[in-house]
Amino acid sequence: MALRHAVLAALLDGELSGYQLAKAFDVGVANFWHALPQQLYAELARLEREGLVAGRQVVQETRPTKRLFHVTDAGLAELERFAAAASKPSFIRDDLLVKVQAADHVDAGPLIRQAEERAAIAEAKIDLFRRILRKMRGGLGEEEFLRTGGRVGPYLTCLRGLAFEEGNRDWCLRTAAILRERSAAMPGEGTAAMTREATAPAPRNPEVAHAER
Amino acid sequence: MALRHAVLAALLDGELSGYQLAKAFDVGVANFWHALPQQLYAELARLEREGLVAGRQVVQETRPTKRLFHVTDAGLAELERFAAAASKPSFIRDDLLVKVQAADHVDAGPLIRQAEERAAIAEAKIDLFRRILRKMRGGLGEEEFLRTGGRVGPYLTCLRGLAFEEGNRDWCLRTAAILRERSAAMPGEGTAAMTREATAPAPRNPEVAHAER
DNA sequence: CTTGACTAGTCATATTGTTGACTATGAACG
DNA sequence: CGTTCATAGTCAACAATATGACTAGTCAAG
Repeated sequence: MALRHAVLAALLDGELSGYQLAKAFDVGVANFWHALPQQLYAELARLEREGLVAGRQVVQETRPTKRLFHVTDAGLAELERFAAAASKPSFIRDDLLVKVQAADHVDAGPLIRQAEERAAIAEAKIDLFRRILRKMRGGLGEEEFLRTGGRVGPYLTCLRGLAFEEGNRDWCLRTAAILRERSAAMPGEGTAAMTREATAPAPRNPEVAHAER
Repeated sequence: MALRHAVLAALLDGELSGYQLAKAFDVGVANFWHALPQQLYAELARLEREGLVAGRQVVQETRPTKRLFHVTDAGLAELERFAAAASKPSFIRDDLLVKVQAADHVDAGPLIRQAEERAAIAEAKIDLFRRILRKMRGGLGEEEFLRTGGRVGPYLTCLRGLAFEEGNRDWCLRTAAILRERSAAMPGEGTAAMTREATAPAPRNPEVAHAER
């Protein structure tokens, strides 16, 4: 149940419409949570029913009418409660890692391409995050901003996003380089066998074993 | 639908029982995916029905009978297909980040405690990953192992896990230090106001606005 | 003068993931 | 002699996320 809190946290600095929220949560700029528009609209509706956010209609001349939401006192109290409760550990969950885990048994070509693609995406996010950070801290140096600036929360989460994407980029490039080097060194690899075993699933005596470990 | 592929990838180096799988996917050792036992048993059952894995009963004298699963040729083909398909981007999704995003509006005490706790957990995982990596590469140096060793897939994913946890630890410590310093500098902070605005939600003219941005 | 992109939002359904309880057996702790 | 721990697994219910389709208006380019 952290999406609701992520929404509350995102609404803390300034009112946003569902649509604006959706963009913030969708484009990788979501450095602390991710969600699709549908989820956000639904969550905003729930939050409003429970009185944790309130919306006000804004009629626009040129564009469709929108509703800007802000956090109520009850919403702030709920966030406070959430912040004091225990956090569940965070996990990595990544398609590409699953594929690389299987790298010794599948064709390396697509993996190399995907890793490099991913590195480029990470690079773009790194640039974006750096720009955002520069903007947030204004003229100040980072240390100074973190000591004396207002609203450091978003800055800190953006720093985490930056570090994450740097880690991503570095790992992707390293992985691509290694897989490339290896598939050049042993061209018959991939789904096929190396010098030793590979297709034989195991010593496989068909029934009954004991002495596990 | 990546859980099934994560299971297949995990079963590639050696047969495992559902129970063993569950432990591998549960304890942070799951550096490429995470899942609870129930999901894994269910997924194994599905995979077996579809012929992507096959199990064999192993009767043990001292412990309950178990079933060891291995990937079939069809399973390998499915993995191959998966590896060649596009990966969806990976997102950060972390309770603690949500809380830090709200750091300027909630009590910093619990955040500091949680960040330090998290740093300690990350440190433990770092140790674990380093041990696992050392074991995997045997006597070889890292570069040599990655060039010439067998099964580098698990090594690479473990490297990602290591880097992730290092990033986690560093960020948590930095965040804790900064929040600590700030709450020492301005003791009245948290849910309350700083010198400037904070409780006032916005300039808030009650109805109708135009010229957005 | 139509196609496509952007703003703004909704609905229904499917897939995934989480929680909690429950069955068994043997081993070790004290 | 009873409790707890570890292995090995299952079931049902629920919460959270994701997918896909759809409305409706504005603007700009081709």
